Amino acid sequence: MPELPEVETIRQDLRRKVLGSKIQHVEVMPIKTSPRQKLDHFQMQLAGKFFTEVERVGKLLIFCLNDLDSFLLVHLKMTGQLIYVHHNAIIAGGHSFKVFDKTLPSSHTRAIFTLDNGAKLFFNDSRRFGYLKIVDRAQKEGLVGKYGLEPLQPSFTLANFAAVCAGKKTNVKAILLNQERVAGIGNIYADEALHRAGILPDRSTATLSAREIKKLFAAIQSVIGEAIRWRGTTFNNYVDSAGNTGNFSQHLKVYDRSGEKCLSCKTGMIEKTRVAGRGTHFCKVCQK
DNA sequence: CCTTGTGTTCTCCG
DNA sequence: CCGGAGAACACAAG
Repeated sequence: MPELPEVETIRQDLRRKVLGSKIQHVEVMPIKTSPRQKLDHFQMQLAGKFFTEVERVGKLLIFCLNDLDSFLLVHLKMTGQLIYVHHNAIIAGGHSFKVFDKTLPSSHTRAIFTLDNGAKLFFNDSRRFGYLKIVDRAQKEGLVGKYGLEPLQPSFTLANFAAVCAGKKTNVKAILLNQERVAGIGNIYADEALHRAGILPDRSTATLSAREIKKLFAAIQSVIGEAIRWRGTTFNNYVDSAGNTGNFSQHLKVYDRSGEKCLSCKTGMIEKTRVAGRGTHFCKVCQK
């Protein structure tokens, strides 16, 4: 489940790999719901263009192209992967590549980008929730404008975060998950940030003290910063653009640890409930 | 039935 | 009756 730290890891890695590369051609695996004509149009719009920048807003990747008015959006949703394979990884004789123990393309490969340096970029997505989409500049800017505070940008200040929380009666976890308030937080980092901040996920945001808002703000910054340093969390599906798993999984304190002893207070038991429509993990001893 | 990210729809309240 | 907020639902597929 790629969230901000995972998508940012992919962005930083891919940026170094694809910048300046030309897209020779794109192969899209046909699916029932997408007519051939649409796929052909998608392929034609990309062929011959260069990657000029790789941006991210929230969990959305944006590949900028050299015509300055088309942008390739990639959303990985739950199970999407973007894997870059250098031309020398090709398996003799053909179109298959080896990435660690896996052969690409796999049954989950949805699209293959062939670059002019012989490298390939594979978009895999077992559940097919993710998407690739080409938009123009106006559409891109409209979309970006909908996102809330970016935890990695200078605009992510305590004052701005407090303003985003101000007067909201809904539970605090819903605020964290709402991309229009804070961009990029998903279920894993919402639970982890709330645990670090000592706040129960179902607390009404309006009841949070200034001190709690400050703790939550700091918790979001620290958990996201650390997760990026550890190159993300692999829960079941996530790998980076080289096919490596993330290393933050071993640092998770609450997510997917229900029934286990809390690693912070060493007395509480991690419980699991449903908050904001999502599976929610917390420690009643650490969080109030 | 479950899982999560996101877009849509519904309901409530002032 | 309108608008906004928030909750609930729908959908993707394994």
